[in-house]
Amino acid sequence: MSETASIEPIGKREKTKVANRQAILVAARRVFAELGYEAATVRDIIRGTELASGTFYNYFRSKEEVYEALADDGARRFRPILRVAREHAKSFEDYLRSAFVAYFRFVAEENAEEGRPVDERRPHVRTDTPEMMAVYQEVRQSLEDAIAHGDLPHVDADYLAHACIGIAQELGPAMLRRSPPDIDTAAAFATGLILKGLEGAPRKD
Amino acid sequence: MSETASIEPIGKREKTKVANRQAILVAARRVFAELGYEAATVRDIIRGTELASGTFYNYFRSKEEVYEALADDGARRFRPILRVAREHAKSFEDYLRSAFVAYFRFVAEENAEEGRPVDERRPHVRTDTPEMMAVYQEVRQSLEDAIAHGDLPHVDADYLAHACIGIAQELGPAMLRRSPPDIDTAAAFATGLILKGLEGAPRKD
DNA sequence: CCACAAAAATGACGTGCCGTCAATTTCATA
DNA sequence: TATGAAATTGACGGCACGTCATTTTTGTGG
Repeated sequence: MSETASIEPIGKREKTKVANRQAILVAARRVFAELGYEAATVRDIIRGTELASGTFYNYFRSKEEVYEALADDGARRFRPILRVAREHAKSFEDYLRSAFVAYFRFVAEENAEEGRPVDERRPHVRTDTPEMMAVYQEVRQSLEDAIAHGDLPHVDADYLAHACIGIAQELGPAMLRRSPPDIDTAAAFATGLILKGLEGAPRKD
Repeated sequence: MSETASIEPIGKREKTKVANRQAILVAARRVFAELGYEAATVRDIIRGTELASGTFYNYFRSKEEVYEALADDGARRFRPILRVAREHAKSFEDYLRSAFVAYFRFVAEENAEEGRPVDERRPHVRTDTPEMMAVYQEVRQSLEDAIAHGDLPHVDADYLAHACIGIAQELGPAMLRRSPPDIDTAAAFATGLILKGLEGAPRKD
């Protein structure tokens, strides 16, 4: 009886490698939440595991790289959510609202874990990691499709994608500050802004 | 014949203090632009001045604090621009467009100085400094006034202010990537999005 | 002009983190 | 079990930080 249904026999070698990497990420997430990105040291992170300091550098080149991996992790978990929203949507408006809801819910969940210090000391948001870029590309693709299908007027998809992301990024924290955070209201606000807003946007080309 | 028309006699004491502080800020701006925020060290900064390492700490407590001072500096220079736009505006739409134009122009100018590396290696944007918060407050106040005067439907001013800022922050870099950067188009895009977008936004309360 | 006190500048120093690396342990394979 | 590859270990050199006793500069009163 194999341990997993996977066809990979996976030796102990590989298993500890992914386990170690995961352990570092878990510890890093906690340390960043507790101390903030700036104050956290690689030693703080490695102390939260059973590993020796040198081992850290077998997995990541720097604190920065761990942080990017965490951010990428978030983006990577978010992308399938975005895709499902896209596939299930009955209309473009439906998709847009679902996407915002999914994002805000995601943000709320991310910030709910790891004890109380919900916001403040939140590490800087980086938007230039590979996975983040992929999210941007996906959003942009959706918008271009919508334009091609006539669901949207023919506006600048690049600007629009950035506007969507900007709105999401700023509205997320603003929503979290409310008590209780109201995901649906924030999403409706954003959706309305985008959908109706396009009517006033200048045409591209 | 006094050196300045100021009524302050200002001794040499105070004069070197502001000069030193300024020298540190100037050096810091250059060093951050050259090395990036992370890689830059306090010593790199102080080396760009005629001062000794210990002197740095008479003026700032850390690299972080210098960076905040620089960011604050930017925000502080931007606020009067915003106010002028507000006072000269003939309508709310006019104000909004002027504000976006002013912001994008500001971003373009900021990134044009200090040699070539226009973007990339740009230090993290912090939005939690006092002056940044003041900008947010000012934007929000303008929006609330517009709502009170009936220029805008009665929507959530907090969300709207954040949406404006989010759009500005994301569209700025996106605009810079274009060649040539087109401030007016980007501003028109943002303005249209906000103005028309409000019609679809949910009412607050 | 000088003496003296307050303020500021200096740079050497203790501390702690970083990233490396030779030595060691663990694992896969025959 | 023997053997080599792969991964782990922790000590070490180097560097940046922030402090502080000392020195220099500035303002003031005699």
